[in-house]
Amino acid sequence: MSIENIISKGVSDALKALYGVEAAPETIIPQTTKKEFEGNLTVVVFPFLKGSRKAPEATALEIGEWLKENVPAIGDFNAVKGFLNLTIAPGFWLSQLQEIAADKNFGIRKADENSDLVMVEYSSPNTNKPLHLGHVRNNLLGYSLACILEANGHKVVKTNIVNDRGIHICKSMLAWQKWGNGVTPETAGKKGDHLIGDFYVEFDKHYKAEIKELMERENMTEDEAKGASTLMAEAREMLRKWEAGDPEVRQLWKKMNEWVYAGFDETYKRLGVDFDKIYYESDTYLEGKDLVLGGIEKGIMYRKEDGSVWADLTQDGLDHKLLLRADGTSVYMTQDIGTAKLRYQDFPIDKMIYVVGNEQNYHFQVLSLLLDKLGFKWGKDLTHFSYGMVELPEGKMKSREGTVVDADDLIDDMIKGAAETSADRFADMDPEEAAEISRMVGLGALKYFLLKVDPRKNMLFNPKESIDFNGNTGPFLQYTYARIRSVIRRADDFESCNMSGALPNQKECALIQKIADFPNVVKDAGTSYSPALIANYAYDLAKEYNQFYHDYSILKEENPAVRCMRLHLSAVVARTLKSAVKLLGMEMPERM
RNA sequence: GGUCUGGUAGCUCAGCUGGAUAGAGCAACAGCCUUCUAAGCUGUGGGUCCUGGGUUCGAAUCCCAGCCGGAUCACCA
Repeated sequence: MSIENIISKGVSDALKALYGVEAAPETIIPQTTKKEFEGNLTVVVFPFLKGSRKAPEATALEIGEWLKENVPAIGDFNAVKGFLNLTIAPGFWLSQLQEIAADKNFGIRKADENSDLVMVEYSSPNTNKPLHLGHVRNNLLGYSLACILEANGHKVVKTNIVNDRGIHICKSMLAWQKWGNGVTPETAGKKGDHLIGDFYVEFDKHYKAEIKELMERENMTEDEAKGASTLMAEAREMLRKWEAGDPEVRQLWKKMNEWVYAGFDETYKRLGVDFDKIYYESDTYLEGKDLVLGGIEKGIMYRKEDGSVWADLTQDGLDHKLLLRADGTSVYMTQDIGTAKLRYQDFPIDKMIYVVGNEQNYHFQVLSLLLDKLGFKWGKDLTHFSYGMVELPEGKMKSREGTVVDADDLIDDMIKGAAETSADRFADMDPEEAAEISRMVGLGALKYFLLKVDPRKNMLFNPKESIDFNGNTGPFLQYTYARIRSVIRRADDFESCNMSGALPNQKECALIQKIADFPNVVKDAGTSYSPALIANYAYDLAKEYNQFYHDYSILKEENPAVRCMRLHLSAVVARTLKSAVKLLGMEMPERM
């Protein structure tokens, strides 16, 4: 039983014994004592005053006295106003430490047959440009979320829906045809996704020039010019051909998409994210139609005179939503409905989570409603894991204005930065190992940076200041880990030593308390879908350990039991940090 | 305009299921390596928790109103 539960139950019993008051243990939630006060856990007694009919402090003292008499884990107590501060007996903490040390999967639950199946969709790139920092946030959040859910005992399927068709793809294709001169990733010496991205930009450049010319020469308004653009007309024609299955267009499309996928795969691999199943919109975009048409019969959708199909959501406080155009073609929403259908055929999904930016909040509100109406059991409470944008000091990233932070460049920079800051220590190290450590540290800094902030909030990235390696950062956690591992390596009696009889001091008790809290944090992160909780916990733990490390000697401690206890305490901190950080997709180097 | 969302130190962020004197990091300044890795540790300065009301023994946290920012309300995805 956790110490919180012991206290909750104890206080509940105390209230009954002292005042004849019934209070369910679940309603009594002890909190960690503020560091200005003595104690480990604090119970606020204000809610009990009605039952005790005594002043706050007197009530606290009475309950404290009762607990000390009747609950062995309680070592001591003090009362400040209405706050009952409980000091847990060091012996209890020692046994906690021993338990945790023996539990290889501490804090991590495993799925079984009865676990529900959660599908997490994330990444969802377009195939017309390379991944940028915004995608990186998405990828890391999605991957981390999947890890956290797994650690909470869910079965998880990670999925990716690739947006591989549409006018934006045709723009890149057209530009490549016109101005590419047959260039390939090989001949250009460039990653395929970057090459395609260049042509997307190229299209936009020519298109803008055309619009400008039309406006000046023909004296058109901007809208008129856009309508008259031959480039855009060609792109649309290409899309039409694509939809008609034109072999030439399809072949070009296939070839260019292959280039992009090869590029994406490389980036995914470097980021350390993966998927169990990848869906392509080119396969799914026709799927939603049947369901939508079926919805007309069920009275969920209706058809306008021009033939377009709509859903009336005014009852639900929303608007009318288009689902099929007058010419019968699908829109984004229709595709998402189709994808949902396919997924449900492929997997017995209990719960669906979409990791998509908060700019699409409305879309998912509508999608949830529609799926529910169409009879998907997880439609109503699908989760849109809505995360905020990554902004630059100048504001939003805009691919058209070239202000995007490219994912590959950023990863390169981070690794290079890590290598530079560690150059001295790596002097007499095997270059391969040094490179591997730089990779872990550089990526660790990046991942932690993006995951430590509340996912829902917009966040700022300043390229000029880049990402720090000191302070509240990923490398700080990795460093703490590496330092502990180094100590353990030097202790040849680590496995055989005996810690019984050692009584942890105040600092050590606080550390054990912090470690013991890890399972709660994993649980909270799972229910609130927040990798940030894990990140912040890991930071607090590392911070607290570093203070301990600074103040006390481990290997030179003369009392063998205490020395052993400190070794294992350190080892457990290291392991817990590693487990925590693994849920963020970070790796821990054994030395750095 | 409707809906959603945010506003905490110079900057970046925690804290928000109500609890004690609101915390970290960065930046600035001052210290600590013949001692287990100084990517560390310690200290100093820095706050009308956007504003005003309300609920409460108690509000950064909950409610209402307002101010400011962002997103969205597409026959784009």
